Amino acid sequence: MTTELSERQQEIIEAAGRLLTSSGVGGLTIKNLAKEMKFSESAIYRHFASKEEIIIAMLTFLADSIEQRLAHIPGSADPEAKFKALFEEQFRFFNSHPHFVVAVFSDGLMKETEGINEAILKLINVKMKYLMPVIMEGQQKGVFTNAITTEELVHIIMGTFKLQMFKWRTANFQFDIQRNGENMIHSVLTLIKNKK
Amino acid sequence: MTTELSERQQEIIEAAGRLLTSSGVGGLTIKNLAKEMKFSESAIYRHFASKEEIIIAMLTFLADSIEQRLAHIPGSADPEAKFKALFEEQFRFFNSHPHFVVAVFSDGLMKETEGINEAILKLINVKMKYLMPVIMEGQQKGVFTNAITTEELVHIIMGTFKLQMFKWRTANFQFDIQRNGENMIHSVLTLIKNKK
DNA sequence: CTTTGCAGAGTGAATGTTCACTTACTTGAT
DNA sequence: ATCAAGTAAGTGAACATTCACTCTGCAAAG
Repeated sequence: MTTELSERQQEIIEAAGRLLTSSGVGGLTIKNLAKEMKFSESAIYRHFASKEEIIIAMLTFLADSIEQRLAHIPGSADPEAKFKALFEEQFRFFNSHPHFVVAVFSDGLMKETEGINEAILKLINVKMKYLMPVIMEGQQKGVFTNAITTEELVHIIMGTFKLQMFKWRTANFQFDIQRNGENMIHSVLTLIKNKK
Repeated sequence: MTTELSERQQEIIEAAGRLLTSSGVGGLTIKNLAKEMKFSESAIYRHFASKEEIIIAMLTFLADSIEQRLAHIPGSADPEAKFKALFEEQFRFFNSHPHFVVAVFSDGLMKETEGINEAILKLINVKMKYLMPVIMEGQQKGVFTNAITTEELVHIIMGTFKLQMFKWRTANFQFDIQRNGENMIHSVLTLIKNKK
């Protein structure tokens, strides 16, 4: 359900992303959004019915972008290579769209409404959809450990990733997330790989 | 710096915790706090100078409580036992004070001020202060893996813990955190322990 | 080719609500 | 009589949203 977005709508959700980066959740107001767009507050409502719709559009756009990128990771490679590619792709994405990191945590983005929670859930599921089978395949082929379940492995990996993003964000995006991410991938792999 | 809190002040920060649980960051308003206390809004200000002070008091109280509990984990036991005790204690604490889980994420609790950030930092450091040496000792004694650095191990462990808490909270505290926590501890230990 | 009319995209001013916080007053216990 | 702890009734600021309106480009009708 990739809802079509007009040019202006795209500009607005990009501006919203920039605001999130520069001034956090509290900075994402219609007033600031209008200022960022260099037009009046009321003009926003020519393009979106409500602030909620803007946030949902942003989250949906984010999910679609990530999905699109993850979708064409070759299915032929071995699990370890796929694992690496999966996370490298994500670190690359957030490196070029740092504002969306705030949305990843997206806790208290707004008074949590039905629609927003749904959009967040979709976002999490996109990641799961691609990570889960890679881990399972790796376990079946004996390259990843079978000492704990797939779910437990995924939990640990996702937690590690989320914390990495959290640190990057609270450090105001000052360090190189692709380099640090590379290290994270390496240490996680070291931990979950079966010893030869 | 365990600032003395009056009885009323304690009641207020507990009410604040309850509000956080039931209605999230956005629900923590002076109006709601007053209603929860069966008070007028202005009465709050007899006990705290500002909302910021309430939040700081809450975070400080939280840090102190955790510190107190973690402090008397026997230093004699082996690293694995200490690791277990450390997390069991935390799961036990949050099980009896579920409202404070929200504060663990403590992101966007309020327009981030100097004092609040400081209190959050202190909270993170309490955990670090007790976890770090346990991991290091375990590595030195060869019971935990040396394949990756202490920092990387701690990162993975903390990320896993945080995500566990996040899941508990978004599940509205419906599942048994002590039981699930036990499983989490077990699978993390399985992963980080050296094979015999 | 000009006129008519309409739609898309903008405006400033105002709406009602909620927020943290203040002021002036009251009460009951020591 | 003092004073800690309460109250009612406000304040101004910020918020999302709505209102009546203007401007501009375009397409059909005369």
